[in-house]
Amino acid sequence: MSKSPPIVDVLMPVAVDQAYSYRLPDGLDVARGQFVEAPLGTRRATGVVWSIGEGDGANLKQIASLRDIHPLPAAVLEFIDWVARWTLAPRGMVLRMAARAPETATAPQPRFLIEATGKPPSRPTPTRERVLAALGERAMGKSELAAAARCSAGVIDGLIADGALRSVAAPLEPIARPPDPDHAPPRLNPGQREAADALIAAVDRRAFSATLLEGVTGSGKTEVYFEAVAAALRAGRQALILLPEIALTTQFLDRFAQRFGTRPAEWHSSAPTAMRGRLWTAIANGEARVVAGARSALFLPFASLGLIVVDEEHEAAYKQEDGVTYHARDMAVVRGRIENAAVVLASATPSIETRVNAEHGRYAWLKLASRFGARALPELEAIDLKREPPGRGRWLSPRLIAAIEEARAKGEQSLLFLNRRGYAPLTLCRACGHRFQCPNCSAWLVEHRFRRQLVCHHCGHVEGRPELCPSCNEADSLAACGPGVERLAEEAQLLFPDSRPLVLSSDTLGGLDHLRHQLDEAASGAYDIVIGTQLVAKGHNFPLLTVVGIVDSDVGLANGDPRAAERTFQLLQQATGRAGRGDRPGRGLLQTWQPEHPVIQALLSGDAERFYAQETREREIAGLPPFGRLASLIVSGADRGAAEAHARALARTAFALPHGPRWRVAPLGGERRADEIVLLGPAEAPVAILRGRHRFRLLAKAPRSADLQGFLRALIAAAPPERGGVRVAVDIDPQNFM
DNA sequence: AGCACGCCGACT
DNA sequence: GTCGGCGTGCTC
Repeated sequence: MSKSPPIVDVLMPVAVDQAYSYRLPDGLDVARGQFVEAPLGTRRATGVVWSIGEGDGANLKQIASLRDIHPLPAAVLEFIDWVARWTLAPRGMVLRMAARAPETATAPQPRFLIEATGKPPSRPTPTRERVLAALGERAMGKSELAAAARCSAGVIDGLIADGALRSVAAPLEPIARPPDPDHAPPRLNPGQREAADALIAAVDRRAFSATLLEGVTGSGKTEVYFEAVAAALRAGRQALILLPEIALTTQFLDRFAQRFGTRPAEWHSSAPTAMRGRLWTAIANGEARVVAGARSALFLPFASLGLIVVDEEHEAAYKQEDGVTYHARDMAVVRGRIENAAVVLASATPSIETRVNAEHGRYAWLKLASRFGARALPELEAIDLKREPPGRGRWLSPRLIAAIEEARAKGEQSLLFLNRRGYAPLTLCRACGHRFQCPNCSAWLVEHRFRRQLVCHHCGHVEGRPELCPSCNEADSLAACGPGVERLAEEAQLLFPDSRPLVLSSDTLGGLDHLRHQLDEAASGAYDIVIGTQLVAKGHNFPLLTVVGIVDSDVGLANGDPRAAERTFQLLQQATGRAGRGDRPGRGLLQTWQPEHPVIQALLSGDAERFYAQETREREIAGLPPFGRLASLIVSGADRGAAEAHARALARTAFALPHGPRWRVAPLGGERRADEIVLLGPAEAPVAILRGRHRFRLLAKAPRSADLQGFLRALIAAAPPERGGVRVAVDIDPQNFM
């Protein structure tokens, strides 16, 4: 009895949810997770074997070949399925995130080194002698050698052609050195020891667990979770440390190196593709033991993952907003469950979601009380801008200026924090009132004076700043309204002519390396006034810093964003936490128009519990996360009418939908049951026009018991097809309401 | 996401 | 008469 030929289901990295079936040619053998090349339409594509079955595959196309890529572990396949079901993204697009690095990786190019053959050159010249002398018995790079011998590369090429030198491929450097858990064990205080032991026990259990590790800035969270990393290493398992976007600072990497003797492998989307390919493989075969990376590292093919740390778990940067929208913190917990790994969520200011999970016992909760080295928290004071206003066209109040002056006199640093890039967030004409607006988005253009440009921070649209008003042709009538970090630097320079202000923001020219370098320089005290956007609030230590000025504490308090208060609280807490981390006490000054606001009051009182309790209660009453669940449907289109019409059609469809097994839609008006999904809208999305597309938003608010995804799937299936350039994007757990 | 097919405007 | 714009639909 002959067996039926195998039929292989292959998931392709395209915007399709289903895997495609192919016939397996004789002589090929595949397993789940194997990367294969197969015909797809008119082209060939690399996909991943999702399942293997049997049957008559006569009318199917054939797998073309196997690819020499380490297979995806079963846990990653399961994770991809899970993320796709949760986010409603096509599985193929989720696979794409996991498979792009190895698929596009180029073979690593070995470095070629020059060495002497021992054969003397047939025609010795002074320059040639110099090259041979500089080289000696060693092997070195060509350009390095040319520089050492003060000659051009041509001379070396000549010697190679002559047979006196030869070029040899240097063995590849190991991609990741193994960290040593016993390299430099830390001295922990009793509180840290207790927390570390709890985390070590969680890792050693080799079962899923989730733990909130909460501790104020400087309480030594990192040292504590490093012990969990050490436990994973000792158990022969791997560890993943997720960090918010830009926070892969040299400071963090060096701290890791001090503890473990070597830096962790860094997973970075901007790393060269060959390097990424090698690291991907090293992670898959278990050679790379500890990986630090941004949210995309969550999709790496760990061979044996024992620990996931999500550092600064409250950070908004963990939410991916375009393409597959997912929250890396929540997906980290899912991955941990699949891998039977311990998950540690670390933060000084945890998200409400995580705190409630800890309060309800879904997560374990470790609190680090004292600030490391018994340093005091900074002394906080509010500056009421109604009573102590800055000068006309200025943004720093007299009390803040005096504090900076005082710090400078003592050779200490000040940090001015303002979450606005550029020079001014709005430019208008004093003569006719014309305001510069982005042609593609409903947003003001932000002036960047150093670059002499007006920039849209939503779509990247750039235009030159004109001399005349484009609307009324008046000269010298354009006025910059409001401050950005560049403008603060200008003011600081005016106030303190002999100072060295440094502006740090994510659009600083020169890229990530330059930014890291500037952060390091700032930390070493090379600048006496540091002016920055939120990236300076993220986990960088400034030992000489004693004064932190929050230029506008009110940003984000006044709008309709349900998370605004929480985010502002976290940001201000973190920014003021930068002060006084050395052996000097710090001082935090909060400029505000509403000193009586609960967020400001909670900050000043140092009573975070009070803030959390109040905010949690408000969420519970409103049925907002984590007490209920949210999803938004963004309907966008170049044609405003078409987009709005489709959004309305979606709403009508939803209300006409018969209820599903685990969900029902609340009818418009009338009685509302506690287990019903409430659909709001459509309304213009907070950013009504983005990249030239009009946007409308529907918001679905569901009780925890309801199957929100099931409802959304049914809705999209029943809705009229998307045509006329109209698109619907689903965002589960939206974070951004602006 | 690619890529082809299709149906409408301005050009060698 | 064709080149090419991008809207629509399909990929085992």
